[in-house]
Formats: sequence, structure tokens, C-alpha cells
Amino acid sequence: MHSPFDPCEIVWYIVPVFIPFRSCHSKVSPMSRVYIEDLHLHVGQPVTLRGWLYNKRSSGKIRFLVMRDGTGLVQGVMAKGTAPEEAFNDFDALTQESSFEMTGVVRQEKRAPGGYEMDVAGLKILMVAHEYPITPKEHGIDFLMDRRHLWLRSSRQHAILRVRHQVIRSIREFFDSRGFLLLDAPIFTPAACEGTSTLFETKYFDLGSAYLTQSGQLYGEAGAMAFGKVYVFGPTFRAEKSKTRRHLTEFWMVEPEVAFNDLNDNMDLAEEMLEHVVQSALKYRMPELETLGRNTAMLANVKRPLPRITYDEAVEILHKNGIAFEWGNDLGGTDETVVSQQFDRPVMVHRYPAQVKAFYMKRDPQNAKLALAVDVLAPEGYGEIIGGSQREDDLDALLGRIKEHNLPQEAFEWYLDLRRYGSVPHAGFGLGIERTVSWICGLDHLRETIPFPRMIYRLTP
RNA sequence: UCCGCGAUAGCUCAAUGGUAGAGCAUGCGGCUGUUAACCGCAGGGUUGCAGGUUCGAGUCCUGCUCGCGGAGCCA
Repeated sequence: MHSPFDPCEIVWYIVPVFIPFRSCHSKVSPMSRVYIEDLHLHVGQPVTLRGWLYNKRSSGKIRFLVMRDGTGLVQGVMAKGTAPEEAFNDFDALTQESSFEMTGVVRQEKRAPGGYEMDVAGLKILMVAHEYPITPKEHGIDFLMDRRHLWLRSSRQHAILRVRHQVIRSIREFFDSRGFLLLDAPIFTPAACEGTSTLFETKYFDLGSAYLTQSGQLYGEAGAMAFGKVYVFGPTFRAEKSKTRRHLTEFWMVEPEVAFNDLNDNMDLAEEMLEHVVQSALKYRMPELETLGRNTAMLANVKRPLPRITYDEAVEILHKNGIAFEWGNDLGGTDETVVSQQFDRPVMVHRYPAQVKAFYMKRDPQNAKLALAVDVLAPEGYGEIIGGSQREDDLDALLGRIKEHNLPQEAFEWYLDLRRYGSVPHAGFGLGIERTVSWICGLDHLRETIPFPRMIYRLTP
């Protein structure tokens, strides 16, 4: 975009330390580069904006256009006789999503979308867009998903993805500020981590098959033994042929793992993190949540302590609500909803029957039928957003568990080493990013919470 | 894998078994404060595919394809 001979750029390269960015702009005004979100700093000044046509309206001798530049919306106005003839005519050539520049003096204007307006003194068309498929009217979800690469330009998607960004940022903040090490787990793995889910398989040179990871947890445990406290943050893959609104085949998960933590420490960590994430979203992304029409009353409740109930107590709640639930089963989607409806904030359900949980979870010393596991159920029917446990740290117990689950011991030798060389109690959990964002935004489907969702029947765009 | 629903103009949707239509989008014209602007005119269709019933099928029947929602499974 910038010419290498742009005087502003040259100054920037020569004395970057001494000349603040904006003072460089003021010298070459009105050609200064400004983003719409910063217009409040430029009221009364001439600026040049670059972006795309969001919408336009015309009325004989007056023209309105709305530009978006990725940071916001601003309205440009042109009146016949006042605006340059050429700009007035160029307006008519602009189609939705055409790229262009406009220059003019910024003013506050209540009637304008975004609150600011510009009397257009100059307009430069960069490219006249072909007929844009996403019109300002309603569209079906499938049509929009086929055009996801364009749909990302709309205000609703901006709001959701900005909340997603904030969620990820606050998670990193949380762990980084507590001295956790970010440990990146591999995507290609030699075998199942949990032994239950269906995995995506791919050929791996002469070494046979590799599988896309379904969890970085086992590697996180190695990290915890090396660094004390770590978090794994990356994409995970599940090949289940599931087609519900709570499922993606590719999703992001953050998985902290802490040496010397027991189940209670684990729950303390989970609720502290959850509080931080939700309160940060409320603090920094309220305009976006308003755009989405989110009622934030329930979110404001997300403060410590979160209620903790045992699996047995959850089963009691189900029975009291007339649900014929059999002890020993895992909670289904509707079961989770019924349990979570009893509380005004996320609820932690701990000590599940070991038979429905993964092989690596430690048994409850008080009751060998129970695993020291915890799930966090989000309110309002959003279901499980966190699953975690204290891990089995005893070599012999873990060996027995691997045999019971018919897992190939050879593939887990490295994992067993963690129990051979200075094993200690440790615990961790995984938080699903998309489910968390979906809950915070109040969406009815996970697919809008990730830029390019991967689902059983969708691999494009 | 199972259960339910759906597929009509570029998009969103109408149409008792009887001439396939509206709004938006597109093109042209009008309008000096619009807010998914508005008003007028115009172009735009192998009704998902293949059979069948019928004088006549977008509509009824059979099969198929694709999609959506739910169950199971899961974050």
C-alpha cells in the first residue's frame, strides 16, 4: 500500500526513536493514516481513511456512505454543491465492499452509525467490488458458512471474534502472570491420549500412522514434572461423527497441569481462571456483548467460590427432578442442563464413577469406584466447558489401568517414565475455548466462535 | 449409526392437485439528513436428482443426493 517514497515513511525509518508516530502524521496532514476506532482523537481535523463500503444511501442531492476499516464504522456525507463533483460521481460507482479512501474533516454526529461522521472532501476508489453475495438482508446459516471468508466482515462476527480474542488473551494473562510455562504439545501423536475418542489418522512417512492430537494433556504432565506448572494451548481434533451444536472436529483447548496439586487445588485453579476470563470479557468487551444482545446478568455472577457438588449429589438432583438416571452413567446433555439450572453460576461436579472417565485419572482413596475428576458445567444449558482430574501418580496402578483399557503399553512407556522418576501428585484440566466463547456470547451454536469451523460436513472454506 | 425436519429467482421465503409470486440484491429513473432509507420501472426460474400416480404435480407416492436439528460420543 505505502509507496517506499512516502515522506512519512522515510521519516519513520530514519528517526523512529525520536519522532512519535502521530506527530509524523500531523506534518503531512490531511494524508495521515487513521483508523476509525481512533477518530475520537481527530475531531475537527482532516484525515484520510481507508476501508471498504459497508452500505450506502442516496437522496437526490445528498449521499451517505458507511465505511468499515476493520476497527469500526464511520459515515461519510456528500452534498451536491459542497462536495467535489468527482467524489459525488464516484459515489455512484461504489458497490458494497468496494475498497476506497476518503478524506475529510471528522465531526461527532449522533445520527451516524459509530457516532462520527466525515464531510467527504476527497474520495478515491481502489477497487469496485463484484456483486457482493452477503446483502444487508437475512441469509441462511449454510449460505453464510459457504462464504465464511466474507461473513467475517460483518459486525456480528466481529463482535464474536473480538470476544474470542479477549478470552484467549485473558487466559494467557492468567497463566503467564502466575509463572506458568507455555508448553506446546505436538499435533501429530503416535496413539490415543485418552483411548476413547475417535482419532483422525494420517500417514507418517515410514513410521506408519500418526494421529491428530485429541489432547495435549499427557505432554502437559511431562511439562509439569519438568517445570512445575505449565499450560498447553493449541488445537485439538476429534473425529466423532457428531453433528450437534456443541461440536467441532477441530477446536482449541487450554490445558494447565500443576505438579503437587490435588483435586481441590485443581478446582481452586479452575474457578479462579474462570472468574478472570469472564470478568475480563465483561470489562473489555461489553460493547461487543451488547451487539450480540447478550444478557450479562448471569455472567456477572461468575465469581469465586463456585458451587462444588459430587457426582452423587448431581444424581440426587436429577432424581428430584424426575429424571430416571442410573448411577454409573456419564451425564448427558440434558442431564447437565438440569443440574446446572440449580445454580446461578458455573457448577463443579466432582468424583465421577471411574468407569466413565479416562484411564489416567486417580481413584478416590475413600472410594475406589470413583475417579478424582471434575467437570465444570456452564449455566444456561451450555454444558461442560472444563474437564479435569488429579492424575494417577502410582506406577503399578497406572500399569493396571492401561491393561484394563486394552491400551498398547509400549506407546505409553514414556508416560510411565513420569511415574518411574520422581512421581508426585499432580492435577490439571482442559477448558474448551469455543464452548466458553459460545457461552459468554450467548450463541446457540459453536460454529460462529471460530473463524473457520471444521465440522463433520464442512471442510471449506 | 439411529430418529425427526427440510431443499422453489443471486438471497430470504410464499403458492387448496389447476397461469410459479413477493421483499431484498442487480440495472435504469426520482428524492437535500439517510439509519436493513424510501418511491417507480425492468431483467431474473429445468421448483435438489430419477422414476411413478393423474386430464393436469412445486404440491401426492417411491428411491437417491445434499443439508439442518437431536440422540449416542465429547471440550
